[in-house]
Amino acid sequence: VSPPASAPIPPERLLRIGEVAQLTGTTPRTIRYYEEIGLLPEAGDRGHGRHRAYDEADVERLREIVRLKELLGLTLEQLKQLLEAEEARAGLRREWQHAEATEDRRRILEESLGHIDAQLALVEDRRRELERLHGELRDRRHRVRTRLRTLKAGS
Amino acid sequence: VSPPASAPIPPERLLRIGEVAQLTGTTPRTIRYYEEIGLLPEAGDRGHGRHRAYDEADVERLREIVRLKELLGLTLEQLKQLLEAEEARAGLRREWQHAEATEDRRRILEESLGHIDAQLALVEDRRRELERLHGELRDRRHRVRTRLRTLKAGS
DNA sequence: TTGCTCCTCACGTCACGTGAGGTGGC
DNA sequence: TTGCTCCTCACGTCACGTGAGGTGGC
Repeated sequence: VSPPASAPIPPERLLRIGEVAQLTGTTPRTIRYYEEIGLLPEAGDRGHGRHRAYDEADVERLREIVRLKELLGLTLEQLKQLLEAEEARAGLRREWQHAEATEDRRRILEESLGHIDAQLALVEDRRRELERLHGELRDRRHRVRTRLRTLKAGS
Repeated sequence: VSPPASAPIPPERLLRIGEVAQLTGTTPRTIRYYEEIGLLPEAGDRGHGRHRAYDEADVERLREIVRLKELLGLTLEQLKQLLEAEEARAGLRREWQHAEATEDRRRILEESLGHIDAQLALVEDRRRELERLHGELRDRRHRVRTRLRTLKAGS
């Protein structure tokens, strides 16, 4: 059976490691290193010396990793644990989609909630600190501008 | 001549490296390393093996370094250049306080302004990215909460 | 004087950068 | 077939962590 003509499956263009690096603002070396430590899955089943291949989902996953690392300052070990926990919950959710006891499903959802709230707390901490830095810089700019004006008025 | 009794000079309590580390959320090793690469001035003139001594101004300087490093993700080399440029301008400003041509003083002030604006741009970039991450996390939390409610309603 | 913190090497680690020499795929 | 990008070691680097062995100051 072929797929319905009304919904043509997009060609799912495969990307090479250099393209993925550009799209995510990283380098091939970084991507290989993340694979090496198990932060990214092994890209395509390939023999020794064969090229890695990626799709859009891989790019999205890497973008998320880079963002959490840079914005929240997490180590790769923390990132790994975070992603593994998320993966585990997603897996359980798929299994129990329509079948299991609502009690178990509720527990999973509540775990997710706690997890999201923990990340939100980190984000809000950072935001507060950034806000303070921003305020101080604005003050300094104001003082310098005032001195510039008095300088021009006095000349 | 002794200082006036009406304005007693505070004892300017000297701090040891461990205290400074605690106050700034770093470690003694980090502080020694920053001194080693020239990011911090050598703490007190001391012979080989003698203890380093710090004051409140040193603590403030280190706090600023840590903050810029963590919030903006700058390397120590970038921090060093940033602080050196700032130091140079402050030095010139002190020298020319009342004496030099207003043209020169204006140039220094305008350099400061450009510098502050560059830092502000970095801060606002980060803030925008943090805002996006925050929004996405809030959306995910909302979806999980909705599913929790429907779960409870259906049971 | 006894503890504690400090000192200086110096090797280890995390997260990659940077070649060296070689093979894969449009 | 020619380039280009990719491949796998493997050593280098940045920003510290972690002892080892020893001395300083309240």
